[in-house]
Amino acid sequence: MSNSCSLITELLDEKSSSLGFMELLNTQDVFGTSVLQAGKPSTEPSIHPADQDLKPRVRQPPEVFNAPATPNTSSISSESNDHEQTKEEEDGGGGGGRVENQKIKKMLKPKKTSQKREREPRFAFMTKSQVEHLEDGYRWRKYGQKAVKNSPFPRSYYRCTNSLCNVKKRVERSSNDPSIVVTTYEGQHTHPSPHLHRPIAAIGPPPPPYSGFSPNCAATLPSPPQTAVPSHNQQHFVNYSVLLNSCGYDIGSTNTATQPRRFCSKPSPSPLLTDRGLLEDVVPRSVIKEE
DNA sequence: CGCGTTTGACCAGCGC
DNA sequence: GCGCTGGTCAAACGCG
Repeated sequence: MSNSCSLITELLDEKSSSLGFMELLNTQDVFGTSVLQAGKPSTEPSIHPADQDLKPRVRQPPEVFNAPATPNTSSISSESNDHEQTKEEEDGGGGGGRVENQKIKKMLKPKKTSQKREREPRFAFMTKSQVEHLEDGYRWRKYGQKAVKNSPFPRSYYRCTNSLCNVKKRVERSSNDPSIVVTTYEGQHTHPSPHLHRPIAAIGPPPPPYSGFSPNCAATLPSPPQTAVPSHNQQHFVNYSVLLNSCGYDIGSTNTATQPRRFCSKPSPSPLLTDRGLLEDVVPRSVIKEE
């Protein structure tokens, strides 16, 4: 329904701006969505209120936010470039007695407080959706929730369920516009999307590269650029999300990966979805037939 | 039983 | 130094 999502992301490090992502932006331009320029000062007034939660913590310059294009398809993104040196290093073998273990470790091995906690590149998306946790093809496990200052809505913290993947994401609603969900991804997946192991990936022609991104897909990409994950896979899923989205279904929930999915009972009359081929491209035919 | 969520506590960084 | 806030941990709990 109100799921007009959009993505805008930017790469703060202009030099490292990956083509794919920039192309994404360009693609958006194609369908009327203004492309936000990277590097805009975060003081941009048009930034959605939700950014307030993102902005304040601008500890490092790299964090920049874009102004939303439209109220409906606004999105932002941010990124901090440096690679994080998380506490992962305390591999030691975290067995039981974690609390004590941690304390002991901290005492014995004080954190490198000297160096600021560096983070993975972050990408924020503002999505107009009724569901907070947008399906993006990966499985997430919620590991925390915090009340957000100046916002009645809590912020949820998710982590990729893949133990080898350190991608995280935060999900929160805009305090001013509850219909807008701000999703911030941090890090990059080091594995393919679980969904893509399903037959779905084998259906339809191979998806085009980023450059050939389907217009009606580019507007919704609740996932940051992938490095290890084949981009076409991501796109594939994006299509999927868009379709569901356009069909008027929630495009995801916390457990969408494990919960039964719903599909359009009938091919949506939506102009964006008249292309049945595209639908088949991302939705298993068997599923479609079922309906 | 395995997996995911909830929730309170804890910690680190930042601003005053 | 202190308080605030964001971020994370992990035990408890719920669900299929």
